[in-house]
Amino acid sequence: MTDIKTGINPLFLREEELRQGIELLFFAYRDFTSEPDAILADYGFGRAHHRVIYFVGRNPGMTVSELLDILRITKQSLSRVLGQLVDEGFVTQKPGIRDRRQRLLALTEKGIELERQLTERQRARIARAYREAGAEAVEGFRKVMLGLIDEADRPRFPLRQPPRR
Amino acid sequence: MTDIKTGINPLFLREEELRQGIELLFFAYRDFTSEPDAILADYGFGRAHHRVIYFVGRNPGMTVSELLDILRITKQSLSRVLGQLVDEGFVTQKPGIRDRRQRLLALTEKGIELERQLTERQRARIARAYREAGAEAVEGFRKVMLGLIDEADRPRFPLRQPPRR
DNA sequence: CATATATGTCAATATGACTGACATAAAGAC
DNA sequence: GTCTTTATGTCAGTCATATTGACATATATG
Repeated sequence: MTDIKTGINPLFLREEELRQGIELLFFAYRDFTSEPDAILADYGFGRAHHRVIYFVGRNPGMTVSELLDILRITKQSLSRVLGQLVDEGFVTQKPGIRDRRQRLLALTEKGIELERQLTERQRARIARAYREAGAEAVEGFRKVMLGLIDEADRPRFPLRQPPRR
Repeated sequence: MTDIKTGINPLFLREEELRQGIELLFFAYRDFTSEPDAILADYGFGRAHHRVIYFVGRNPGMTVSELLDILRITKQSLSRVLGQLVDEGFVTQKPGIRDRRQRLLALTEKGIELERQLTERQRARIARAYREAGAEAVEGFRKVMLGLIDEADRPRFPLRQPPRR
């Protein structure tokens, strides 16, 4: 049970290592969302609005179904949040061309501006962490994070192809 | 704007890299919490109960203030969740010896069992991701995650504190 | 034409968060 | 020994976000 050389129980180390992983996720996510949350409060919005704005901004022209699939909430839950964003002029809906039942979602100028403002803080936080940790650590971070995601969802990455020049 | 050799805009790459970081956090956290959430539903509990059970289990004898400081919620919010857990016999409270105003928190046997059941899934998920990514990647993951946490909170790691009182 | 799909909506409910005000017991300061 | 602060709890009201279930509408597809 106890390593003769180090006097340390290797199973305990492993347990401790895994619990640190759990805690890193909790604290990183807690702090990662706290800055945008404060900005959203000024607009009377919550985190759910941020998620919608983020993914619509990231994927202009996406359908409601695609958004539901990413967020993993019910359409009734999405409905109110999305409705507010449309009513207040942050998001537009237009019928699909191939399939006119679809409502293709996109950000308005106002929506783009809010998205920029919200994501800026998170981008800055990640940029700082990446810079301080170094390129090699970033590679490791990506590998582990990808491994934490359900296998079925992994092909989603990268979410978007860089435009060709 | 465009690199002559690669034909790729380096600013775009950086933007893309940062957005992937944002998304990795979102998806990893979403999937990381989904399994325990399903178990909690059987008990009529939510994610807030899990957080309390986790941190009390991790830090037996902790005070209510310490827990509030970790969770960053109001005492009124904690009150109901903690009260339920005490009422239903998952958590015990006993007065501090040095300071009898304190209610030192700990898990009962039943609480330990539920904590084990909940955390097991998350531990397994992390163990799998660590194993697949390799030791070096894990080091990088830890560095980046720590960098994402507010500087003031970082001394919290590693979390295990010397037993007080 | 019949069925399936994409989306929306109404209603009821639950969880978990908030602010603000007030209460109590105990500790610490003077 | 009083005075003040701290640790905790509680009451009351509110809000954001999620749920399930049922039903509606428009459009696509076989």
